Amino acid sequence: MSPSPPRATTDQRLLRGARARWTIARHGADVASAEGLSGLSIGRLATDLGLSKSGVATLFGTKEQLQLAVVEAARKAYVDAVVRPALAHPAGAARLRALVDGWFGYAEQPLFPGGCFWAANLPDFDSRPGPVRDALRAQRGEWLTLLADQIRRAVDDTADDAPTTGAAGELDPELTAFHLDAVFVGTNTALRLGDPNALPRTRRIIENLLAPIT
Amino acid sequence: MSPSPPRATTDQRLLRGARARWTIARHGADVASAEGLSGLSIGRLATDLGLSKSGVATLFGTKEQLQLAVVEAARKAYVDAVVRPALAHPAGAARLRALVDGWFGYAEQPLFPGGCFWAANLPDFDSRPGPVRDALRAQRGEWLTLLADQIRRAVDDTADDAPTTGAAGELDPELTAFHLDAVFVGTNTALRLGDPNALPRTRRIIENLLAPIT
DNA sequence: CAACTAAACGTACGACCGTTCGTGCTTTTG
DNA sequence: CAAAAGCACGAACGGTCGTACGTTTAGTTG
Repeated sequence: MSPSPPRATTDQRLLRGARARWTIARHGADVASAEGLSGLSIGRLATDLGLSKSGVATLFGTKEQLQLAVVEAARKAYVDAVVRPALAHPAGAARLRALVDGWFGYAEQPLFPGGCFWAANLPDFDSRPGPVRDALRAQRGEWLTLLADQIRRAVDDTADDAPTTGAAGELDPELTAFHLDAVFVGTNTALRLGDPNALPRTRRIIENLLAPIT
Repeated sequence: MSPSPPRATTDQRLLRGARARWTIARHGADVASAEGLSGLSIGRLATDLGLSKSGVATLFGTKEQLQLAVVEAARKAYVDAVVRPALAHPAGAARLRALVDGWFGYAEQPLFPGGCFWAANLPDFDSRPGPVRDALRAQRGEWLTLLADQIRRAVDDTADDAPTTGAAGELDPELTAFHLDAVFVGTNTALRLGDPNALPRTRRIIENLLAPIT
């Protein structure tokens, strides 16, 4: 009676297609980090990967669907590189610290050659209504929620230790998550522009910002 | 003996050209704030303004020179709207406060329809070496220097009032200017994405950030 | 007045864009 | 084994891009 769960298909045609789509989308994320999602072109991706333009076009159908696939590929890559390792640490201050450290690694040894994918593409699409903007906004929301959850947990833990005197209560989780992310994005821009002080400067800012809960 | 200073020409042909270049570049800044400098097209600007494509092309010669003119037009508009009014206040905390207030006005009642011109275009060009990137980077540097100078002055003034006990000495001017700008840019993104809490949230952050010198 | 300059235009060029169509080829399905 | 499905391709389409050339018109300069 129960409908079979969405099983992983063994159809080698579909597997081949999925593999190709992933390769193309992942490379598209690299390109888009440097030149923007709107600057992406099907022909460019095809020649980069030694494929035919029409082959790439058929796999995605539409440029917008290609862009959506690229956005999703970027998300997966970021989760693998930064988020998943941090989930090994206990929720709260420790996981938050792991996320921050992970982000520094992400910025120092760029996962995408053009730097942060979202710092590059949110400004590109934040004034263009449509599915791509919606997807990017949703991903940003997930990231901010992830940060805010860890901050909230860390604040609660700190309050337990010193119920009445802690300054941690001053930290609004949602506000601090936004604040943290803004500093990250600004750091990415400074790095892109060749500012050698970008990383140590940001370390100081963030240490100060999170001092009440660490 | 002294070479005549660069007099303002009265040649009406040149005046006409300069006027046309300004009109086009200023409109280009509006377009670029929403769709990016790289998305700008000569034909688009021409039809927007009821001109011929070749006319626009001849006035600027090259797309890159058009982009540089647009960047300069954006700068002038921003100086008129935000910087110059603040210069009426005395250097230091007062001028800094005026700059912050001016920026809130700039964000609340957008000078450019796509939001902050630099928040939109620095990420677009920060990975593309060339004159346009250089110009944008230089403008960002001027802005950060302007902020840092006011912070430094405010810190010095505060230190005079309470030579030994002030917490204002903790504020590194350069670092705080970067910090302030990062929050501005993050706020612009949040506004663009329709976050209704963006402005009050940022007001809280900045009040807190500048508390030691106000 | 004649020579010159700059703005503005129409036209045309080659390059690239996204998309569509028709065609092989491999793999799965009935 | 035949039919269907999905990937990959070459070719071609209409459209836009940046740029270049030649011409006309308005304004300046000798």
